[in-house]
Amino acid sequence: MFAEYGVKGTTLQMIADRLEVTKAAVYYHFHTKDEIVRAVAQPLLEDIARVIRIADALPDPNSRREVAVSGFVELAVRHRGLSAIVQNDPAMSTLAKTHVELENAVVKLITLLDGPDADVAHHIGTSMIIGGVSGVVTDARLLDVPDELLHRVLLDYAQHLLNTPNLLSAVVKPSGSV
Amino acid sequence: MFAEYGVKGTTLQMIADRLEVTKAAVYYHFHTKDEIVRAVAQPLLEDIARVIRIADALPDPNSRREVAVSGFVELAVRHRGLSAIVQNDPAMSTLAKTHVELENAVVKLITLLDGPDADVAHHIGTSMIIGGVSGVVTDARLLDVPDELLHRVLLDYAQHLLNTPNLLSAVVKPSGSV
DNA sequence: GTCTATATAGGGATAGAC
DNA sequence: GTCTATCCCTATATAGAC
Repeated sequence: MFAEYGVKGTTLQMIADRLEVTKAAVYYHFHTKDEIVRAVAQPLLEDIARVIRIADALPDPNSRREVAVSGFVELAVRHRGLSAIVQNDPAMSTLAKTHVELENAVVKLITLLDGPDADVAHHIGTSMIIGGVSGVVTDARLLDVPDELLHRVLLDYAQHLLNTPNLLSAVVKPSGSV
Repeated sequence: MFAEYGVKGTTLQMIADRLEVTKAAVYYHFHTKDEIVRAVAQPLLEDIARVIRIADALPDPNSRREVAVSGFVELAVRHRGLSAIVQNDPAMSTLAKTHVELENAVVKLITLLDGPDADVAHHIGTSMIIGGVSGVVTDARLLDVPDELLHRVLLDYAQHLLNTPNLLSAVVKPSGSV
């Protein structure tokens, strides 16, 4: 429901109705709406933390990046709709301000995706991958595309974008600057 | 403000405060909040319509697709923050249900981006481009990247994604089915 | 064209019975 | 653990004076 209507657009009444209980019943389990948002987002955040842990354990910076990309695609597909919330919903940014661990996890993941010695060109590439993958994974038209197929295609795309740094550098840097 | 806080998260009070007038003054110019949203989105929608018109005038289907992609990148960069609203804000989907011309324009643009004889593979590619471009264009980290640079890099990326249909077909179709 | 004041509805959250 | 009932606040929107 958060993915479909947005966090703000999803009222406790709607949640209660969907569960066929009253608002008060919902409030027995969660004391605030924020708690519900965090509970919903938690599995994704845990997976992000897992990917970061795995990537960080690697000695080679470039391997770290590859693992991060692969891991990101994997968790985006696994959580489908959820990715868009964390990525796009303004309520999530608000939540990130008061919950540092959330903010840190996302920043860390982005840093890994940027790779070592990242310049503006890499930032754009990373942003393209994150936005593209999030977009695909939550596209209503692609709801019935099997996870496994989506995963393979996205991984291929992402790696494809990664493996063309020349393209980026050539465009970003003035000719002659190497 | 819609881009930063979401449509639902932006109250008329916030808008009035920003304009340094009262809520009632805002209501003199716009009778409903929806009207404001539509007024804000209109320049982008007009540009979408323009791109569709230009593309539709071309005889060759593949040229239509190229123009659509190029036009999409162009308008995404020109409107920056706005793209994300139209693309991601749930309030926009709600608005699209009651305003057919909006829905139609978006569907038409997506169809052009898909290209002729589009299969699932093309749909994923289109989705990746739309999501990726929208993501880049609204990335807070990239706010100070000049429009012109962003435009060139994104166009390069998008065309790059378009020109690798073999990659997609190879993954999607079982080997041997050509 | 902008203001003050207010109507009306809905949303988050709590109290207390069962 | 769930309910009814209610509080408080905020949001959209309107009325009517200036």
